[in-house]
Amino acid sequence: MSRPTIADIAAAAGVSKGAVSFALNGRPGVSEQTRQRILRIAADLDWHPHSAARALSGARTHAVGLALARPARTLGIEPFFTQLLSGLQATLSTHSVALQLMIVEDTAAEIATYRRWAGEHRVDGLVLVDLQARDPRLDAVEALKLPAVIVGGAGRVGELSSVWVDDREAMLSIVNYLAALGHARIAHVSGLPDLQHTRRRSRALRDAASKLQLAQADSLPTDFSDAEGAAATRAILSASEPPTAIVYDSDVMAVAGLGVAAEMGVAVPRELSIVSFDDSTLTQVTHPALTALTRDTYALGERAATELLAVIDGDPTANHQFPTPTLTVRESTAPPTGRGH
Amino acid sequence: MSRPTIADIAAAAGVSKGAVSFALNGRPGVSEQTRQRILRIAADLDWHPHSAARALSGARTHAVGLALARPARTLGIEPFFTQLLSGLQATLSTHSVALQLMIVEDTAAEIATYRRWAGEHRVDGLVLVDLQARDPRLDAVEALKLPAVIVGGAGRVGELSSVWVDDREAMLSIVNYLAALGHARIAHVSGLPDLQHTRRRSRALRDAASKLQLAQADSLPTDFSDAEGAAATRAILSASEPPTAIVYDSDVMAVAGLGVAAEMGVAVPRELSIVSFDDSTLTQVTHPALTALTRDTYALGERAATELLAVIDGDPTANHQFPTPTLTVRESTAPPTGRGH
DNA sequence: TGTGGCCGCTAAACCGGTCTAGTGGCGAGA
DNA sequence: TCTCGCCACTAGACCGGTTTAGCGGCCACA
Repeated sequence: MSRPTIADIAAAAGVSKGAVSFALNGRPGVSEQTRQRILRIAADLDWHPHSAARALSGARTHAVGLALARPARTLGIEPFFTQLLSGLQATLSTHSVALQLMIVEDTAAEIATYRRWAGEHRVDGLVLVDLQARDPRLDAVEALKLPAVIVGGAGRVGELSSVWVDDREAMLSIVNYLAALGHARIAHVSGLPDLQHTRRRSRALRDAASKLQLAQADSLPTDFSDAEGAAATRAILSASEPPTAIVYDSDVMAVAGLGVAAEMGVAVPRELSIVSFDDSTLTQVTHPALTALTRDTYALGERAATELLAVIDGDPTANHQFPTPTLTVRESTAPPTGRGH
Repeated sequence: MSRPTIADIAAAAGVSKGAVSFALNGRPGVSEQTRQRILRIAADLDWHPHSAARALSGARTHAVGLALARPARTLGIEPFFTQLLSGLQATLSTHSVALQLMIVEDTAAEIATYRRWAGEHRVDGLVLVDLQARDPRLDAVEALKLPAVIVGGAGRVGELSSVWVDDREAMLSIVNYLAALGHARIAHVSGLPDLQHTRRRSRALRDAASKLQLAQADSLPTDFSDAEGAAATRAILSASEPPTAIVYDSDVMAVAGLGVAAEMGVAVPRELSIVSFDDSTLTQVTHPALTALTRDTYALGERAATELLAVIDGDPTANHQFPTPTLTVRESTAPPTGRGH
């Protein structure tokens, strides 16, 4: 037979379909002896439950969805998503839950995707990333009544669960370190200005600047691309009194910035210190290697998956903070000596 | 009502379920007038087909699967997968086909995943990447009778479709260019030795070397990681008579190699030319920017998806060659001048 | 001896679609 | 007028599971 069904198993075992279902799902209703016999037969026939049939009766699809609203280009070399994906996978697959992936152009398309997934009963839950300042997805997802977990979004975010890191503390740790080295003019090449974590980081920098009485502490928003990262760096280094340190919101932009410094003859770290807000092999491969904030994105993915599965199982939503990333000091930071010295 | 079904539509329209099904699927069996009325009502009720119900009757799941047998770490910053994913997505989503993603540890786990997907009827087809020399997945997938498309695997590969680029021609174009510049000692830092394309590239280099009578043309296999790429570069540059050009199988390794050259005081491109077999923003961000083979991985993904959908629709399998990548010359290649000169 | 409860199981409804066999009505051709 | 064919549609089986109502048998207890 091409594909065994529980009816085949029932026939082989001389019992009813119902008994087979009970046995295979570990529910009461059959004797231990019968259960073992049924399990043996199922294994012999190489039976697997038909996911559609199961989903049609029970409410569960055993799949969760992740939609990314980023054009393909900017997804590029960011290791964040692959790391996050791997972490999500690792946990989901141990629970036999599949991951549906969708890459869309913008937030509107992302919401449309969620609508369709909900309407078609394709997923049991959602993973949301790149939380925006007033994120329209939150209301949309809540309206769909789909369990969801927000990755990276901090604090109170409606009735959805979240797993996040403290971007403010992270930025403060960078600024404090740079200030301790003697830097008083610090620039910040940030990501998309609408993202919640971009705002938090920029605000933290401003706050630290006034507290530490830094002479300069500006944030320049970009679209996270290497091109804009490079352009921002050129603008910054062309100023009459350029900063002695630059903090980049992503490692790709930090590497691009390092390239611009080389191109403009600015020595790193002697004349300019560079810090990346994100870490990956990328930062270790350059010369000099970049000082960067190290966080465990893989573990973040695992945690997010665990949280999502819990919410799907009916657990109350939770707001889970992840350890603040720590600064890994490499070769791109040093006390400022300046060209003028 | 919580979720409209075709029975609700049928009741509202005063027709039978069958008529509704015909109307919604654009099949004959209802008058144009009735069809329009039914479509109106379906739209009003915000009806979406229940994917599980549809999959249970019809044979189609409207989902395809992609399993990656790579540990999370090596997935890292390779832009290849995100680009490929984006391309696959773009085409799949226009056909309302979902993509199931699975990241597993090794080939055995990958095959097990395919078995499970097939058994559970979770996917209509598969995308296979990283074709190996004698790939056990081919037999396994053929045995499962699942439509599949092989990405990157060349030539005759059993009864499965494939979409591939000519790695041999690509390597030859690099070697010819380097030889034309005057390089006679070329090293090749390659990827995993079991991968089919690694072998093709290494063989092409050997063939070109004997044809062009190069003094040196060795391939050093690595695991694609930046660490092994850096280590291989150190070994190569430490030789008594080091090569004047190095070809790297991935951009990550090329960047790592560039870092090692800087660390060892070897000037690029004056003393050493560097070519990357793969291109991405990464190669443009370094200083000097890297000469690299440019291929359109996104388009490759689109093509693979198109091919897979065709095979799922019953089209005969096809072997589709993609344009050979072209060399984008940047700042990392120049005629050899050598330290000894 | 009656009865109440539990165990182990069966039969059948059900989920929401697809698809096939069949049916009534109508027009055309003999 | 009869028959044939076609059109538009209906009724209901079906996909492969889950789940519920119910049933016979056995044991415990009064």
